[in-house]
Amino acid sequence: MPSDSSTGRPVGRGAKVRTAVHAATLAELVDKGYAALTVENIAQRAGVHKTTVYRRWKDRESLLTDALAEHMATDIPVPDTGALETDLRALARSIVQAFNSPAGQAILAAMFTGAAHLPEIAAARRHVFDDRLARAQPVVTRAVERGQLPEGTDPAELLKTLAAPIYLRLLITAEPVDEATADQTVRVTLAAARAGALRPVRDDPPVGE
Amino acid sequence: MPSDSSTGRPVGRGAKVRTAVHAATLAELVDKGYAALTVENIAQRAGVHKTTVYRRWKDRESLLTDALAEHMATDIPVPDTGALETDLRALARSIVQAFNSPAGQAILAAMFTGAAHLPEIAAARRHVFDDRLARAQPVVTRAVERGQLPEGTDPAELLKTLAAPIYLRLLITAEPVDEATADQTVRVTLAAARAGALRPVRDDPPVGE
Amino acid sequence: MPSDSSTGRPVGRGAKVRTAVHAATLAELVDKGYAALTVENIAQRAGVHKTTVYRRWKDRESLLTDALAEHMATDIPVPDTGALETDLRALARSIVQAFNSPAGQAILAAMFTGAAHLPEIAAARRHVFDDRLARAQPVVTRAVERGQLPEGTDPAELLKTLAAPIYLRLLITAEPVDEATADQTVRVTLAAARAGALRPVRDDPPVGE
Amino acid sequence: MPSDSSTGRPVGRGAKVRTAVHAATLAELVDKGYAALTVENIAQRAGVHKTTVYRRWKDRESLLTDALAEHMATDIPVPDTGALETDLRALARSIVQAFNSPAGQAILAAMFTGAAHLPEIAAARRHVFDDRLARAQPVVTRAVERGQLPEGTDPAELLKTLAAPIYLRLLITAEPVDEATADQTVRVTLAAARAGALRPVRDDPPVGE
DNA sequence: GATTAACCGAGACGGTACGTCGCGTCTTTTG
DNA sequence: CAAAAGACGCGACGTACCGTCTCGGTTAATC
Repeated sequence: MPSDSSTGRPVGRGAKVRTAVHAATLAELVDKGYAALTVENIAQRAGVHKTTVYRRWKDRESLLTDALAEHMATDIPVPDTGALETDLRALARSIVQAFNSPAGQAILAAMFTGAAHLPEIAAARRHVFDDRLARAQPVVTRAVERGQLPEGTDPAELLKTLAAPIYLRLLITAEPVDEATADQTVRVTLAAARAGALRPVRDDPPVGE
Repeated sequence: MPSDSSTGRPVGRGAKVRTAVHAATLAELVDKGYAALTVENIAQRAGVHKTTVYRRWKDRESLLTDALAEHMATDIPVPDTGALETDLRALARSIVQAFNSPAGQAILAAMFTGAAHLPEIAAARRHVFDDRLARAQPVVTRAVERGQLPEGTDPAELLKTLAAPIYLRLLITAEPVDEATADQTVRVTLAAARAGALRPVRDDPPVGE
Repeated sequence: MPSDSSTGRPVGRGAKVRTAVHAATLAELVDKGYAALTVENIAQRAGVHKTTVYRRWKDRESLLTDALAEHMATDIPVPDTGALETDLRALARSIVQAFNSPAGQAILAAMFTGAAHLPEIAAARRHVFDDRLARAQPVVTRAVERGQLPEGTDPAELLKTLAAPIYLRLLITAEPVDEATADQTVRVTLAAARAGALRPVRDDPPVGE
Repeated sequence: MPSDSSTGRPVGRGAKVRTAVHAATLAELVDKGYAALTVENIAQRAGVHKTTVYRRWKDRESLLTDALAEHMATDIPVPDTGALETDLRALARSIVQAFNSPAGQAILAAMFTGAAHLPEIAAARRHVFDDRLARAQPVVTRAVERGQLPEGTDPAELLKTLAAPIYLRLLITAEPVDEATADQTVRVTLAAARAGALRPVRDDPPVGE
């Protein structure tokens, strides 16, 4: 007796189709890249007819957005090791790992380059990023409470400082990123934070002091 | 005696077409965005026939790549104020300014999102970035020589640390960037550099030396 | 249960399109001539989109071939009046009539001049001619049986002799052809046949035997 | 139409170009066929630039027409053996021979099918045919004078009757034509002529009586 | 257990843009 | 001055993929 866990009503095969098409979408994305993404190909790969896809998704873009959103919805646990440095290392490495698999590469390419021009993709991108940012903030606030960071350190600012160099390499310089990259950005971030450079900007706090 | 360095022969009109089409390409990009970029529209805007465009550029992509490359080839002077902090501020602000005009926005979108999947665009992106990086390195090396930064500070690493948060905001969080953003990233970078966090990573260099 | 003999499945609309495009093709041919035959125009005239035409026919040429073949497939009844002369007259006149309407002129031009360089058109041309030839042969064989023609008269040869002067005028001298022309070629053919000139060529059959 | 062998003035290389292009045109016609006839190809084959061709000929069509006309201008001698039958045989065979070489085939195709839709080609075709017809008429008139043919036999009619079956085979049935074909059409024509079937049509001269 | 409504497979279609080919014109440079 | 060289406007070609639209035929929940 097929049934959908959420609505419970007359679903049945609907969920199966949805899953299959999502999977096929990501698979095609990984295999052939964003540019060669075709509704017809996706449908065929999912063992489904093109019209069926259009019955459920308005657009190729909607489909892609949906598939990526579903994929990104996996929870990444926020570390809590007690020590700021190891927490940050864990965070930085989780970013690196997320994009180091072939699939991760393809998704990166799709979300940040290929389909980036789509408003929904942009929104999803921002949303995912903001969400992770919000969930990781305790790592910083705990450290402040522990006295490991200066009072007033801005958690969001710190976490962006942490993540920024990794994304720079992923999206622009196309250098390989690995754990050493992650560790290096931790060093920088920690140094800056400890020096109080990540407190909200006040009017000209003299730096060399 | 007009002469074209590439083809060598009968220029004059050829160069004019090239310029007009480049301008039209960027104009269309700014007006309508990457997704709505059409060879026919570009040609029409340039007062030129479609086939003429195809005579000079293999592809819509080639054309775009070429136009963007040409556009990015403008030399941005490397500051040399004598003080590291003001130099870095100038550098950071130049990035911010480059992408804060409507045109800059469009070009950013094209280079980093819309057309990012094209190998040539990716290459151009890397090339432009690397080039600026290389030309800005003296800012850092001079500072090291002046004793304003620790011996062994890695110029490229420092400059990436400087640029990364700006690009993060431009490409991912879509926060507005302004001069305050630029100044903030300077603060962070300086703090990290002064703390020695931007020297090449060695295996745990013993402190007492 | 509508069904198409060729594709077999979901016809109805398909057949309508096919008919409309065929008609439009011939109409354009008649109106503007072979040289000005455009797929886009044909499609528009048929109330159909260009791509739809290309979905069913590989080529402009395939379309034309097909349309002409369909058009020529109309059965022309073979006369059987009992008298050879009237039979031949009917045959000759049917050729004349077939090409004396404006439409006939256009089709003639297309089949024998404009599109004649296409192998399929050539084949169709031959096929149509051969077919008519074959179906008309009884006219001759009956006459032989009746004793109205010498034993051994070659039907194909006779019919070609009948048709040839008409086609010569249609295709080369561009003289007008009318019923008088038809009647004249009948006279010639009959005279030759009765004189035994349309028996297979043997090596000099001695007369007195 | 800058200069002509008739005006004789500042010709020089002009004539050479004209010849070379004519030759190249026919060569291309023979090699690749009418459909693949390109001004650029012809020019290249003639060792001449495209614009030079257009300087001398208005059109691709003009060029082709001109080249064919020049080619067809070769005088074919009208036979005069004293006997009608041998004269006709010679005439018929000369037609067969003219189109039995590969070059003849190509020219046939161009004049009668490929380019037949061009008014000038059509005119040239008619002209050439009429010209030959006119020049061959003495063969018939002499025979009438000699009493070898009935008084009043129409020379043009007779000669068309002679030629028609050959052209039918060349242009429609695509049967091979050879000397036997020529001889056969002579037999038919002679038989008809001797039976008086090639006198101008009067009102119903009873045939078989 | 039959009915019926939702969904799916199949495939043609209108439509937009692509990139290509050949024509005939024009301008500039060379001999 | 004519020819070489080559870009250009132009019109049509044939292709790819988009998203839409019937049609039948299943399938599964409801009466």
